[in-house]
Amino acid sequence: MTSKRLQIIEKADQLFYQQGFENTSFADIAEKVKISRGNFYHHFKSKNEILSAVIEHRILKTEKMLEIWEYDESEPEGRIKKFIYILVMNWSKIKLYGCPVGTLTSELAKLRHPARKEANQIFSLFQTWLEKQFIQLGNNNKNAKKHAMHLLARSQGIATLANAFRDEEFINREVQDLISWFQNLSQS
Amino acid sequence: MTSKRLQIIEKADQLFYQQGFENTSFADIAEKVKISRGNFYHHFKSKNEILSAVIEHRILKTEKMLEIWEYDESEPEGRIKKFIYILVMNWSKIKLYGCPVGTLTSELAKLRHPARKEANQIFSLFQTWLEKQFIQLGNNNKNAKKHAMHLLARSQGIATLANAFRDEEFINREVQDLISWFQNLSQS
DNA sequence: GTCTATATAGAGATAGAC
DNA sequence: GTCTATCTCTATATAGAC
Repeated sequence: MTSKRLQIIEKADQLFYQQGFENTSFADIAEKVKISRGNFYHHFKSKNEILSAVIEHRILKTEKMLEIWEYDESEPEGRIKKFIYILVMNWSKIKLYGCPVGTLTSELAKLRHPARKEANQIFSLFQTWLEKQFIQLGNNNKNAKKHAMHLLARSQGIATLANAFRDEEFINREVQDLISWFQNLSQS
Repeated sequence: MTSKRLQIIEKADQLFYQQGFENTSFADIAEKVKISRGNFYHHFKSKNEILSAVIEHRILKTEKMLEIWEYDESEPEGRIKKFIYILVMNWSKIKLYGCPVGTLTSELAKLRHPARKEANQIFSLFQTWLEKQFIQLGNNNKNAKKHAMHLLARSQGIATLANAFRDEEFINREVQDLISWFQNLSQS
């Protein structure tokens, strides 16, 4: 992978998140990467190919991040809390653009875009990883999946409302509430 | 308001929900309403005017629906449960297109669209209405708002994940969980 | 590998006949 | 009030020179 190709992917990734996939044109990306529109097609055959590359790139970034979380936190408690706190860590971006995973999958679902299944894989990555942590906490497979899905859903909802209302107090309160939920789970 | 104008609004409303605002063209709407593209501009000056009309229409529909809920259910308990159960009632649409409120506000936020504030009003309608119900249940203003926002966020998250995973068992389980949360609230 | 020039399609929007 | 014809702009995509 040449450096130019990676630059295109990273700028496209950012723009798809900030402006939406459909709303982002080659001209937008070209301007950021400082190449001409025509030169694009040397690297990618179509806009959909860029989207696929962006999704693949997000999958790889997510896998790496989850690995680092496992490395940084030796216990599943700390790992799950790290997940919960991304809402607070990424507050400034979330209030402007929502959750990168949720908003992309929603957009691609409406477009009935062929890449929507790839995009859903990012959700599945988080789900599987959280599930694993809940299993390590002593839950059986079924409950672990249930808790993972619940936590994902709560995070998505918080991100959507944080984006609409831009209320920082709300996000902090909901994150605390999630932490309480999680600690009550562990005790029972 | 002529019948044609209302027809345009209702078909546009439906298409914006199913395909997204930006992804829906005049040609798409014209085909559904069975008028020519040119004839549009007799009724609306621009696409943004259609969007504004659609949002206004959604606001009116929502207000009516909330009034009916208040009429049908004499107690706030039943009204809040009615809100929770829309997830189940609208399951077949939600799995395909997500929540009409959340997905529109997310899209308009990314587009930095001038109408995004109007769209957020639909969220506010639900929030204010839920808040009122929680106050009637004996909560103070602050807690009522907190519970209303929490409930909205939970619903949004459930809709987003239902759309991505299309898992009916998940949505039923989460709705039951919301009902339990609500009943525990009332008891305390 | 990068560029300019261009093809092609579709969008929103306008003009004017009926 | 509805139509056809058309304008203009912008998007994706291609061709071919350097």
